[in-house]
Amino acid sequence: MTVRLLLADDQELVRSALSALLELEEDFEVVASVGRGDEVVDAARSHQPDVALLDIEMPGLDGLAAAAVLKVQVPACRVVVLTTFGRAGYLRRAMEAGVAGFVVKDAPSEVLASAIRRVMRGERVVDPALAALTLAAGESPLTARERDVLTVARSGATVAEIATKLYLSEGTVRNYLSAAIAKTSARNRLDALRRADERGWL
Amino acid sequence: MTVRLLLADDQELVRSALSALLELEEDFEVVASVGRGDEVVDAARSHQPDVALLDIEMPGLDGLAAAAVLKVQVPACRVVVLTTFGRAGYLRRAMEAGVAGFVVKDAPSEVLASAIRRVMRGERVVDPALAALTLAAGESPLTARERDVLTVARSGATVAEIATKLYLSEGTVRNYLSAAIAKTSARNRLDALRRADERGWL
DNA sequence: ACTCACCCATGACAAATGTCATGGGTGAGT
DNA sequence: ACTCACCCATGACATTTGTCATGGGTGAGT
Repeated sequence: MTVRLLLADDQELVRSALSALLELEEDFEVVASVGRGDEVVDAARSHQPDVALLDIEMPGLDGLAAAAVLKVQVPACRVVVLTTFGRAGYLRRAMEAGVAGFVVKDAPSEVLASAIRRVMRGERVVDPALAALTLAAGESPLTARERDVLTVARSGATVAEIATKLYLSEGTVRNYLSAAIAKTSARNRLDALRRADERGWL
Repeated sequence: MTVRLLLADDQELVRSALSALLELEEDFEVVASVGRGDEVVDAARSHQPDVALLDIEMPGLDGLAAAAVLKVQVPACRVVVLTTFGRAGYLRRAMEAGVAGFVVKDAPSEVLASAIRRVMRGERVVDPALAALTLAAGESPLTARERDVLTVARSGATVAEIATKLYLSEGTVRNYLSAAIAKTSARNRLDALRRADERGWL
């Protein structure tokens, strides 16, 4: 009995390469392949894959958001998230989205294949190194607003601009930024951004 | 007559996937595959590939630096750089490093295959969209020192820290930062960093 | 010789940023 | 009811950052 797969990755070349790799296994069959997050659900509905392999960084809809929608719309399809190593925060979000497997692109191909098979058997699969990293980063100490302010600041905006965009007073924005800097034990707005980003707190 | 290929990409999964993809073509043969830039030259020397397919982001040695070394040490081996779209500055550096082809990972697989074949015939191959982007970004207006200061600033350092690290006075650092901000027409240190990075000026 | 771009530096000033104390409002949990 | 965490805001303050004028030194090119 062959596993029907759906591939989603924004990089065309990576997508077709993965497809070629997975087709080498006799029990895998790639039945659909999309390049945007918002095409995932449609494709899953029409091709009824057993497992969807989703990259996180995608245009249209985030891979994790796509996973959440898929969970509801096509519950029979299990999700394996496939992404670049390092982004610690993703794992937590992925688990909340009901993802069954989490494989990093650094892993050798056998890991991916076995992850898919294990997910098919109903197991949950997570790269242990990544799990450790996530545990180490811990949960975000930032409040929703602090996160908002930081993410707007990321584009290089001044306090005044952030205030306008979020309908806040400048003082409030400064307070949130100050809190975020303190919580990340950073020296700077920039430093805070870097540190928060590293730990997946954004 | 088959083309002997060397693959270099830090992501194991991408590497083996690409390998699977390229092996589908009868005239291609992957003779070596490495995950670090500093392993490229050794591998090229022992396996004598016709074409080396290099990712840019790699530990040990940058893909472009590896290309430059390869050019000298194993001149018979032509280089095709394969990287993520968007980083405009890379193309210029790649051309200076004597790279024969430049393919983005967004491209469909036929583009990669044809690029490899054309490079084998002695042609130079560059994605036209990428070339346009690079032209649009233009050459960096930043002086060496301004670049230095910016790159140190990227880690979230304060002016004082940058000054210490580069053995400059604080005032000088501020001057360079100010110049960089002006030249990128940014509002901020952060903004300047973002803009310069986007255009490959770092 | 002269120009020009870049290197480095100072000092002074304006503007933005970061910190702190303080206080009022809301909703969730005990 | 009470606490607690979070929301939002103000005002005052110290510090940092960004800007500008100015000037000296170097090396490459004309």
